[in-house]
Amino acid sequence: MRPYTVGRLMSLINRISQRELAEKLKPHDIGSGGQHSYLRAILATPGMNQDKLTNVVKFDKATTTRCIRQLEEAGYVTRTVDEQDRRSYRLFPTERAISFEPTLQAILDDYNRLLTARLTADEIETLQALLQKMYLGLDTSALNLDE
Amino acid sequence: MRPYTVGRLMSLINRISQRELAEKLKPHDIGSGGQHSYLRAILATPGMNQDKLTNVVKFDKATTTRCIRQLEEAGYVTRTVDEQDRRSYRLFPTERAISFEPTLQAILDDYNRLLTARLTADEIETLQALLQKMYLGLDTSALNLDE
DNA sequence: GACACTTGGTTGCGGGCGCAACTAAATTCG
DNA sequence: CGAATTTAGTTGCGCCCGCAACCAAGTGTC
Repeated sequence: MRPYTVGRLMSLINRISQRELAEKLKPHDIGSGGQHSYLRAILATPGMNQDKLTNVVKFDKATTTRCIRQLEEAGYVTRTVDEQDRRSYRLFPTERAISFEPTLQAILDDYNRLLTARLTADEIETLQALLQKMYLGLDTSALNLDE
Repeated sequence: MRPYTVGRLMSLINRISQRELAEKLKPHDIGSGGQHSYLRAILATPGMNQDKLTNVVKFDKATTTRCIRQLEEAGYVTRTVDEQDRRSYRLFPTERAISFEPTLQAILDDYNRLLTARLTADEIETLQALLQKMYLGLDTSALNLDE
């Protein structure tokens, strides 16, 4: 029973668990990838433009365009041209998004609980701290963790 | 500076780091996804069929078909019909694969080292143990960890 | 031995995502 | 001011991957 490397484990866990999360989000018309990250970010700080948002969620700006479009089509987000800078769009949650927020939070909490079901509270804390450290080592632009 | 959840961290770390691994593998004609997992598995236990392999690497069997085809085209793997069961193919590493193995191992080691660059040896061990626990909690069919 | 059932593998389809090239609005600088 | 540069966002392209439907070879069961 040879243990996997850290990289392999992360990849495995991620791939398998993300699918379960996707299934829980699908009934709410939210796609399987980072879409929920975008929605949460917009709920947390309404009025951002896509560029800011891209930095927050750490995807590509092309991905942002597509995810936002889907969230818009699903009725979660509205885009209004920023009159101060007519290139950019300010993003706001709709009524649907606002009333959906608790459910979304519950789903994500559930997901994290499922993920760490076998760990004690202490272990989760340790794990989180270690992952955070890893993450900081990886992304040199990760100095603002205020999503 | 609000800390991320475990799920979010894993997703972030994975996405960002996998891209770096992909870049290191690309010069060797190995695709960005799980292709290297397949190659390693075939090197470790030559002669498996695709079904077994699928279970080992934990992808979908369709993905297996495609990854193996690419590895075959890149000259790393040969497929021979199993005369005992003419539906299945037995997979073997080529000369190229065998002579590439140390390099592959070095790349993967590098990758893991980069990933955990900020952690002490003890911390890595802890992390690995915790991830392993998570993984076992997730995948009920993960009883044979003998990739 | 013919029929249903299972099993190994392939293909079609669709979603997710990053990179690079592009458009249009803003900014800089002579 | 007008030309060059930067910046917000979009689109085209290609890779990765899972699901479901499919095909062909093997395994029953009668």
